[in-house]
Amino acid sequence: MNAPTNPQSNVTPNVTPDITVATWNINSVRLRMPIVAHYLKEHAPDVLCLQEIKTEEKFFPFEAFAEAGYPHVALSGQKGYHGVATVSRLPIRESSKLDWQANGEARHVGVELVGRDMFIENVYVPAGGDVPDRAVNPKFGQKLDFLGRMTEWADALDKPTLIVGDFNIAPLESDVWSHKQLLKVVSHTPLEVETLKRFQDAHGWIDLGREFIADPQRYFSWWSYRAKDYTKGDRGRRLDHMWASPELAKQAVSHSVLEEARGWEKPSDHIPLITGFDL
Amino acid sequence: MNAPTNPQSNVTPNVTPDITVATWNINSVRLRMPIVAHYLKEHAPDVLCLQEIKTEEKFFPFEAFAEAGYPHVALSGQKGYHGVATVSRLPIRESSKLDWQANGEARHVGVELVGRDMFIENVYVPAGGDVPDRAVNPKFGQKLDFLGRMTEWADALDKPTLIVGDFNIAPLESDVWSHKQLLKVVSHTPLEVETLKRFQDAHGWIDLGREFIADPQRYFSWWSYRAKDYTKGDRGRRLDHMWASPELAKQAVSHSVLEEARGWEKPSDHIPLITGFDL
DNA sequence: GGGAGGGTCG
DNA sequence: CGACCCTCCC
Repeated sequence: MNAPTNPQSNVTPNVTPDITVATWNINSVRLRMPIVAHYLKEHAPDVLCLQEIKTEEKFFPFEAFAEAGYPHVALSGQKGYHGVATVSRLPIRESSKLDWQANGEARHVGVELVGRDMFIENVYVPAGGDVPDRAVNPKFGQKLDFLGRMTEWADALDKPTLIVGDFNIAPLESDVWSHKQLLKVVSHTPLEVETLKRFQDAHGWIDLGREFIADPQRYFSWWSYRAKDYTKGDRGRRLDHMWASPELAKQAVSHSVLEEARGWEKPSDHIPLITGFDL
Repeated sequence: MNAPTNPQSNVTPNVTPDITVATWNINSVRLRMPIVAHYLKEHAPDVLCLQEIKTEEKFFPFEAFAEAGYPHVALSGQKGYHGVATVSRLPIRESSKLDWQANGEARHVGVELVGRDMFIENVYVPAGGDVPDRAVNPKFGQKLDFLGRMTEWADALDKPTLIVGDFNIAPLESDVWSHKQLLKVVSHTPLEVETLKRFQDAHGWIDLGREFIADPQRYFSWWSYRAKDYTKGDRGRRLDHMWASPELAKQAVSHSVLEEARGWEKPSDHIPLITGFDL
């Protein structure tokens, strides 16, 4: 990738990339449509990958996205939980819907950008429950197994790919507000971090966020709803990621994170990230 | 009672009564507090009787009422359903909480206006379910039995009393948008109307609403939530009532119904009624 | 349609 | 805390 114009900053460098791709765990797309429309209007990514849409496909707000200029949609939805959608201003072709848990949950959709040599994989990794021990908490085991299947998939991957979404893991110490206090908290345990590293190494994924906002700079993408004021104590974590194949990563020219979105009206607990590419 | 200045109108005649009393089925007092405060500010009844407060007593918004100038409260609440509250600018003394069904439901509270010879009974009659046949719908039987116990109570009554609230019965043909289409609909069946008439005759209650807005004039107090626009077709019913003892009724000088409240922000499906008295 | 409640999830 | 689900009630 090209060097960012200002490595200390998390705002988009003053470049106009060919293509911009954003990711946002939206925590109910129907409830959040007003702020999504606002985001699209203000930031106009070419492609937006949403997680936790929490709706069946038949209730997805296709019309609102079309009106906002995003007529192209690939989605995997289910009732009430999970669900991912990739919406685009540019033509996309759905390339895969993978069920890495083989349990029917809607946690992935892959698209190809038509006429561009780029695949975009939109994923929502399981949260993993409360206790970081698969013997007492099956959900934690499922999370690790999900990453294991993703790793097998990545190992066989041979196309220029961008994988984005809510990985539900903050791998670096600087990805959390307190490394020490979160070592035994699901999302930042050494076992999760190692498991994610194996996934990364399987394809040589480049962590674009940390290319532009280098460790050990503060970089968070999520703040819990359980604090009345999310800014109080700034107890954030970087759970959302944008990772690219090595060759594609070289074409990334900008990356930014929209922290103000956490303070919008009826916000998601996650904020949007965006990366620009010169293809 | 004194003749209304304009019997065709449902607006308050130009009099300043000694005392005004209002009734409103509020369908959750906590959710509706903003419009209740607005109503109190604009119409300033001395006493307001609320039904369907839908809260336990410990969660009743005493403070908001005190700030609005209504520090005196008598209430009977329960979790989730039913519940009545009488709030007042003037001192009141709780005189009774009657359980006419003997099932523990909070459907009545009676107060005495301190220093005035007037009792105000606030009641929420059971809705009665869907099918107007006690053999197949026990709730319909409970509604009739509730009115039966009220009739026994009224028969023994010997104080100047105003009974107000949601009776869940529209007795007259002009109390519903279509007499014919509602004859078999719970709230307007002949059996309910007869049962309510027996209650009325037991004490000689005067239907103050119909003294001021005489039959067959249109007079509704409720419109279902199940129409997107309640004004479309005007499918209303008069389910809420203010009935006075014969001698007290002679002191009623005004009565009006606030239809605009059905169109307020997050409205109740019922609207408030108000009666003025010269004691 | 729209209150309430309770349960589950994160 | 705030999404979702469901049932109950009007």
